Amino acid sequence: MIPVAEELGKINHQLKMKGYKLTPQREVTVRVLLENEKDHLSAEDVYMLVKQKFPEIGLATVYRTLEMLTELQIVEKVNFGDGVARFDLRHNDHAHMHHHLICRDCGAVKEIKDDWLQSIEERVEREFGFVVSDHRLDFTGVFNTCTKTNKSECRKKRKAV
Amino acid sequence: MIPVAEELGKINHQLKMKGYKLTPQREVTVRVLLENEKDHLSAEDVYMLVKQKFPEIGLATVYRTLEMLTELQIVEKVNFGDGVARFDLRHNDHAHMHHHLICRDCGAVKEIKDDWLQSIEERVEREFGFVVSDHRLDFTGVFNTCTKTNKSECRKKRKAV
DNA sequence: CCCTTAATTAGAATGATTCTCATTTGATTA
DNA sequence: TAATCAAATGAGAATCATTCTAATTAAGGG
Repeated sequence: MIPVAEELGKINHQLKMKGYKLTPQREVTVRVLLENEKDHLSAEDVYMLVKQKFPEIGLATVYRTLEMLTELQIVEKVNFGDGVARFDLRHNDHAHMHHHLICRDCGAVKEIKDDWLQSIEERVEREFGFVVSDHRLDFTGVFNTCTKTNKSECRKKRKAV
Repeated sequence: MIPVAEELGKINHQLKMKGYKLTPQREVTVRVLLENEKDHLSAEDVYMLVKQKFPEIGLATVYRTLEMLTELQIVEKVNFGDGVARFDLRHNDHAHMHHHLICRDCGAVKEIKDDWLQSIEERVEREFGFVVSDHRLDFTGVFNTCTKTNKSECRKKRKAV
């Protein structure tokens, strides 16, 4: 949707502001994230995709890059309780405004871009003296249309965490 | 608040229904959870507390017990993104109705018992054909009163997951 | 009291993530 | 351009929570 080059320029600028460099490894990593905005990629997913474009890269570098991007709020680290962290680019215009529907049967994760929590956040601030900077809202349940083999969005189930 | 013996009886009954036995190890584990309802204990926390009452118990047993209790919906497994799963007893009357305020500065976690999401869940069902069986709502931000040394609720910060 | 099955224990194994350290890169200054 | 120095990288070791394994034990039904 948004031209990759333009996004890259913005991100490059953000890194520079904080004294980081946009090295080739980092650029490839960001590109992969830009090209896979729909998915919630794990670090390992990102690593494998990055490796196709930049075979010499090390796993640790990918982790370090994702960590840095998380710190700079360029990506968001989410955790669906399956033992792996997942990373999503965080567009300013959508920041703070997406929730998840997680299907108990097939594991599909649907993302909803909408902010339903404005009024609740105001209430939290009023009643608890808590200034909200971010939130997370996930629903677990079942899709009416779930076929239990919903391969399209399905991800293998794991036990951990 | 609620007599421990009574709660234990209820839980014992729930286990029996599903063909599980309330072994001494399991009973001690449940007792620890009952006596520490305020905290969000990690498996390791539970293990250390249980060990005081039942020193021969093994870590794996605690993990298995917590897993079983989670399956039976007697406890809820939550994850604050610090790399460890935490476990809370789930009272029927409060089930489905607590959210968290997580302080970015001191790490304190405040629990809110209230259900603010009723209307949102109805909307999800209507608009997305998704039947909600559980939800999770956490806010990250800062307490106005945060002293950054809020030891009372503070938990050591970790990096992972 | 025996038998079958579930439950337990200790320790090994796993898997994601982080750390270490030797090496490389890149910008900056001489 | 060469020298310099901090930041960044790569490979693999280390860590840590969690799960698995195999051998042992306990408990309820006949």
